[in-house]
Amino acid sequence: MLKTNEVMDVEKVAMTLKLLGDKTRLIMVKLLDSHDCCVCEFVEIFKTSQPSISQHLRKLRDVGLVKEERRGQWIFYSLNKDNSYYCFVQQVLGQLPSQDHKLKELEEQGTRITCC
Amino acid sequence: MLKTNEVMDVEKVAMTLKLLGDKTRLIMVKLLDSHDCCVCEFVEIFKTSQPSISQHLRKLRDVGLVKEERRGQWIFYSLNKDNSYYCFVQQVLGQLPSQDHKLKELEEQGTRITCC
DNA sequence: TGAGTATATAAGTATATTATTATATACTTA
DNA sequence: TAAGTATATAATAATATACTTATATACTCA
Repeated sequence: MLKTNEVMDVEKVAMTLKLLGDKTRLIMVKLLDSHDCCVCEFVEIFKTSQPSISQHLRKLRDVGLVKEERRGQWIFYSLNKDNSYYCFVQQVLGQLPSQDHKLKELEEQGTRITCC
Repeated sequence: MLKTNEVMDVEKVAMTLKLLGDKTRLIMVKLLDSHDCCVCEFVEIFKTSQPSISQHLRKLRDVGLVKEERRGQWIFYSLNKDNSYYCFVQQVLGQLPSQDHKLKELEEQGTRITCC
């Protein structure tokens, strides 16, 4: 894993920023920075279709920013700490306000998944 | 100007990241972080058309990330330090390797503009 | 003032991105 | 094993983006 200040490939940084440059994905990644989440939680949070969420997650997964893990019926996503640009992403996310209130809302609604 | 850790609008952060998520613009902004540059220098550096460069600069200008200043025949661009997201952008750029070698090449070629 | 240089903008085209709809896969549980 | 739930993928349509070509504007200097 690259440490901050080690040499980074500008092209890959641009690609990472482009991925984060979408409101839905940015909030997703920010949420994942503090909690693993499953697909249906994102569907609920973003009030959008399940395929749309899956496609965003796929993009993040394709570049190795997130990883998936099945837990029973659900597939949970988490940040991939082994990714070369994990530290870089952390620095960016660190400047963003927490989005955890969105998860709180799910808990209040009773739609937060806490299996396993 | 927002300090890092003050509340930022996620939507605007996403928009900023999207703008930086283009290799040409990312390098432009990184270069501007250390030196003002004029349009024709960018044209030379990126080996692309002048309108293409102008259009990238316009996008950056439209959100207030950069500002322009005429100096004689040339228009010089610089980072807009008054922008609310200047600090945020600084943090991102700080993690990128310097791109100043591109300006060095111009100097060696004799195509660096140093008017005024 | 006219020619040359620097830059911006408009229009058109090619490509990329995002969301939707339809469908397939995989797991759970009665 | 059948029905229900969760997720992924494929195909398509709508929209956004980036580059090119053509043209307009503004400055400089002979």
